[in-house]
Amino acid sequence: MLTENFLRGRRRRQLTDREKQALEQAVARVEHYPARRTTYHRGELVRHSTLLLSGFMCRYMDDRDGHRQLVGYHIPGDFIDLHGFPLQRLDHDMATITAAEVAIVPHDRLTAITEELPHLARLLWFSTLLDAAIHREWIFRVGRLDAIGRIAHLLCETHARMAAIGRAGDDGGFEFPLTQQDIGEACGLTSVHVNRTLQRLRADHLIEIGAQQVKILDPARLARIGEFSPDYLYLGDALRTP
Amino acid sequence: MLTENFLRGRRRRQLTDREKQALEQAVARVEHYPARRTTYHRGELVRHSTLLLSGFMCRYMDDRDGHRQLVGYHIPGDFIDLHGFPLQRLDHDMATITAAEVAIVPHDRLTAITEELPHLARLLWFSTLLDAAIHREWIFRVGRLDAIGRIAHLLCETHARMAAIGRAGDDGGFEFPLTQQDIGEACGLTSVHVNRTLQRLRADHLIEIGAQQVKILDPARLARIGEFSPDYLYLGDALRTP
DNA sequence: CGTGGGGTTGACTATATTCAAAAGGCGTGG
DNA sequence: CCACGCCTTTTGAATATAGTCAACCCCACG
Repeated sequence: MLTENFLRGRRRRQLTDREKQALEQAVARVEHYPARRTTYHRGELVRHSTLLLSGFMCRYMDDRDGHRQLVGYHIPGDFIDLHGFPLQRLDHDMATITAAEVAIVPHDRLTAITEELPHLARLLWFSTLLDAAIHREWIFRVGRLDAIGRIAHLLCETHARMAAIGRAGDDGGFEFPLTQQDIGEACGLTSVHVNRTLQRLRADHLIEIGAQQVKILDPARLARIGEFSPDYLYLGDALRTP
Repeated sequence: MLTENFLRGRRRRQLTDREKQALEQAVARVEHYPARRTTYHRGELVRHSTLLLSGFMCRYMDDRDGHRQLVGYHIPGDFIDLHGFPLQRLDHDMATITAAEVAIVPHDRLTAITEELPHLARLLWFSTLLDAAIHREWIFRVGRLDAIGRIAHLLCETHARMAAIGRAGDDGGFEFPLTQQDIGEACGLTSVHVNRTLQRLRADHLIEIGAQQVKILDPARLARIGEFSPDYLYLGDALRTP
């Protein structure tokens, strides 16, 4: 089932069998991308959207000097560039972090869905607004938190999203393939400062990090440092405790 | 015409007469809010959305100490909390900056639109994704730019959006009711630092600011400082030069 | 076994914050 | 009409946080 992780774990957002089937049939093909490959360049005309099946991807914008700012981070189940369906062109680039597998959904099939299955259309709309809610939280993160708070927040968010798709262990561990450079690009920090801040988080026994893995040792304290509350992820009740 | 500014100035986003009429009829009533009033608190159930007719509003999130981060700034024509339609609850607060007039659109009428007028529904969807694109740009702004760049970017964006609804003069002047405290809350800076940074912008003959008004004296140079390119606003061709 | 990317460290610098106080502006009520 | 109070803007000095630059280590991989 290609779409098994789409909106998985979200509150009251179940798809009917008919809708699952329609979405499944809207998939034209599956593509594989290698790690660290830019898959979309800003401004290109978009004719299809991609549902991330496996692997990790991000969206980013480069500044004049080529310094990168991540504006989104995606895990399996995310309908990554569904924004391109109403927008036609995107304002940012997209790239893989790890090797990734994506389902390609042509826009004409999405148009058909908006005409024939309005409830499913509203769910697709919902999923794009979930991204918007995450964007707002990222603005808050880089605008109001200091380095340790920003990184704590990113880790809490990622853990909550991974848990929603059943990819976080009971021990607080989950796959996390971002380099310190990537973390810096997501949080508006240099990799040097990320390094020093991670050392503080480790020294305080809040996290273990390394080898593409993170383990959150003290979720409550980490959430407090990152001022993290998972409301904005619109998770199911079982998943909402921080 | 209550909806005259909705999607005004956007590229290829014209509403048909039938759609305009449907939107107009979806308005249940018009409400007036005083300045500096919080009109929505995070987490509340939303049963209607509001189209801003006149005045200026913002969305914000407070941190633990009550320090505020603006995550959005709204001018007339913005369908402010349309996000609440698919989301049902919002993750942030909304407030007026100035006195404001809003059109109230109940959600059941929006549901009807998604069922009867799929093209209009896609335009509504589009308008929420425009917000998302602006969110991404704000992440970039606070994540990658320094103080002078952030403020320059905010002013360029506001000018472009005001121009799209015919509210910017040929001389680069437009209404701008944010205090220096507000600017700081939008840019992740303290009001003290905003003050000093505005003085630099003034001293460099880039802007005039004061009395609820801004005039951009050197648009090209200001855009360069703020690394501003208006692509993400999806404006009509006439409005896209920086 | 060499190469390169990611991680780590140190010294120095730049940018923005904090705290405190004063000056300016505007509306309200006496 | 003026005084008052409050909010906004401005200024200064001291401090904190994060960036810069440069070097080195380590391990995985070819």
